[in-house]
Amino acid sequence: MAVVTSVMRVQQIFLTTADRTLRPLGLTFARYEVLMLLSFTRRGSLPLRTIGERLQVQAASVTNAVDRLQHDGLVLRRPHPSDGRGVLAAITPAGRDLAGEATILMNEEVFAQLPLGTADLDGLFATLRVLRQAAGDFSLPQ
Amino acid sequence: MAVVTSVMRVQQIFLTTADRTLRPLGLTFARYEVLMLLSFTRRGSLPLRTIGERLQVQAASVTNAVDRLQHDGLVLRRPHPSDGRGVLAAITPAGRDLAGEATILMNEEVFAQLPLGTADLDGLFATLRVLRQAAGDFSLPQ
DNA sequence: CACATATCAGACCTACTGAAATCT
DNA sequence: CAGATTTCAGTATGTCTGATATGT
Repeated sequence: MAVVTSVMRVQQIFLTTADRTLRPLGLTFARYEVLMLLSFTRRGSLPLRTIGERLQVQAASVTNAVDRLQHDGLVLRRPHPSDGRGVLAAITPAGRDLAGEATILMNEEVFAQLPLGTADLDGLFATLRVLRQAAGDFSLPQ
Repeated sequence: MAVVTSVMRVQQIFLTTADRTLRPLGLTFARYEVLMLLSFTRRGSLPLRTIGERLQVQAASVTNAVDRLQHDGLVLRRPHPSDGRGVLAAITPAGRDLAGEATILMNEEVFAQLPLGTADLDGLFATLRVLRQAAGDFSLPQ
């Protein structure tokens, strides 16, 4: 139980600092994640369904996040080239610029502030990876 | 960055299973935490302000959680004995019963399902503890 | 008077559900 | 027709801010 509540508390800490860091850019952590996910893909676009799978959120939440990103000119919706049901979210140049700015800020204010050495960070990541895999989260990096 | 997103994802997994487990009892994880915090204290009561400190949430969130718990007869509000500004939340017998039921369920469906050995759990807790302390979370068990 | 505690209102974000529309 | 994808509406939760009332 202590482990579960610890994860909850640390997430609270991360989310609070991340949202505070991203607020001046008009982003939330959820939308930052969508932007980063798109910027990492070869084409800069993904079907909404895939975004939901990778970030483990509901389809309705993806619709909402993409709505806001599109409203701010950071992504565009495009028809799926081969599946008439699908919709692609494609990152725009403005989206790439903002994602870059956001990552610089996040590095400075969040990632670089972690009071852990490389070994601890690696160990933490490895242990959390086991939990993610057991829960069917297949969007694991590496 | 991978560590931060991993913590976020694992918290999502925990919160989803915890809320699903607690739903039949009419609880959310946030309210379960308040109930457990009260049940662990000697007197079964704490000032709202202390609850906010321990769980690292805003005063307004505590007011909200206690409102709902009180509506369901799980806690009572009482005047603070020595500080006229303060309000105590006190757990009721019904609250203790429900907290007990909830903990049995949580043990079965959440805590016992963690696919990690004791050593990994201890290591994870210790590492997260460093992060919590650095963020000024002084409600650490032990 | 400055400060602490609690409440309240309003805005915002995300989750979840079920229903509808479109397409395979 | 069954199933997949997306959207939408409605409900619920929790967060944050700022304002307010009360008490130290």
